Amino acid sequence: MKIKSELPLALRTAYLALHRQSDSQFAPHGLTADQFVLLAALSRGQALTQRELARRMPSDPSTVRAMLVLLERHGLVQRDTHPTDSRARTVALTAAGKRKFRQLWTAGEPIRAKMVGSLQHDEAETLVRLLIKVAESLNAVSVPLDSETSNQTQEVES
Amino acid sequence: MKIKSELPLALRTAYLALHRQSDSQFAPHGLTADQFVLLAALSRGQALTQRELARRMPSDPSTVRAMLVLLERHGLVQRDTHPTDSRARTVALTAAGKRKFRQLWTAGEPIRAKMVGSLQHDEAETLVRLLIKVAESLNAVSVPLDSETSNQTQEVES
DNA sequence: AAATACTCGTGCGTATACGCACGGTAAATT
DNA sequence: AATTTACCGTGCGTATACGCACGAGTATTT
Repeated sequence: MKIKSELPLALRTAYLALHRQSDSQFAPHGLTADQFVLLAALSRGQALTQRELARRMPSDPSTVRAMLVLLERHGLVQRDTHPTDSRARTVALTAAGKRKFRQLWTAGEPIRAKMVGSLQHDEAETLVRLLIKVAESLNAVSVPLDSETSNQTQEVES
Repeated sequence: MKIKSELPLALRTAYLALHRQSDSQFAPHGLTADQFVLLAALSRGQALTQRELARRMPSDPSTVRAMLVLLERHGLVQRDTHPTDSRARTVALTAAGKRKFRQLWTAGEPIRAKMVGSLQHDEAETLVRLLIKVAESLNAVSVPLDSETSNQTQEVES
């Protein structure tokens, strides 16, 4: 099955192309593509904990922390201690952060238009649906390390 | 158009899921997901220059160089000076490199099976086709910084 | 042949991506 | 209440990803 072996590279190629284009488009604004993803996640759910933010990116908690340190230094986000859980910290956009995010949203529009523009309307929907499906199947369970265990695939989730 | 704004995140999510799974699957073998991509590219075209190799990954020449330094140290690849162009260097898998690649190919099979397994047969083909389409449209020409260009990029609000 | 333009690899700096381990705190168990 | 367990953020180490600039070599033009 050729398709099976081509899918990973196709996915990689498309993602890296998106990432590069975004980086170059956002660079004049002083931000990276990933920082934009973080700001976007924050703009839709204020007062998130760092872990919850990481889950939504999705990204690693320790990566998110490094990004937050930078963004906080630039005055785009603010971190406060969680009201009830003293371990956690809540993260929120500052006024400057919200402004910057709107700026980048506009700056990124040509890229989004380009991606979707080459597709039929239903193709775009199909693509998103299949990508989500693939991501879910990958995140589902752990791949058995070698042999055996056949199909013990359990479904968590509902 | 909601789809347009969801596509980038869906693409990111799927790719990172693949990358994480691959990394964890290859870790016992002492290699990373990206190193596997490099070995795969080499296994299908020997005696590539570093730039050509980078083009096929696809990746950045300076990134590829760093990876080659590591892989060469591990004895998986070999770099020689190009026969006719003294600026360039040709890269090839060593015997150990070929062996390692076959090992990883097998180790990665469950991941590929998982990705494709959640899809209908025609869906997998569609997905690959659409990913390639998106990547091409992103790589084609640079996005104008602000002017219009009028082709067919219509403005759509979020 | 000489000057110019282009290309290859390298080195450097910054930002991600992630695993792992540690200290502190909350939640669950006894 | 005391203990165990689970979870949050942090710090550290390694590997990518990419831009940029430099030196050396090749190709093109004059």
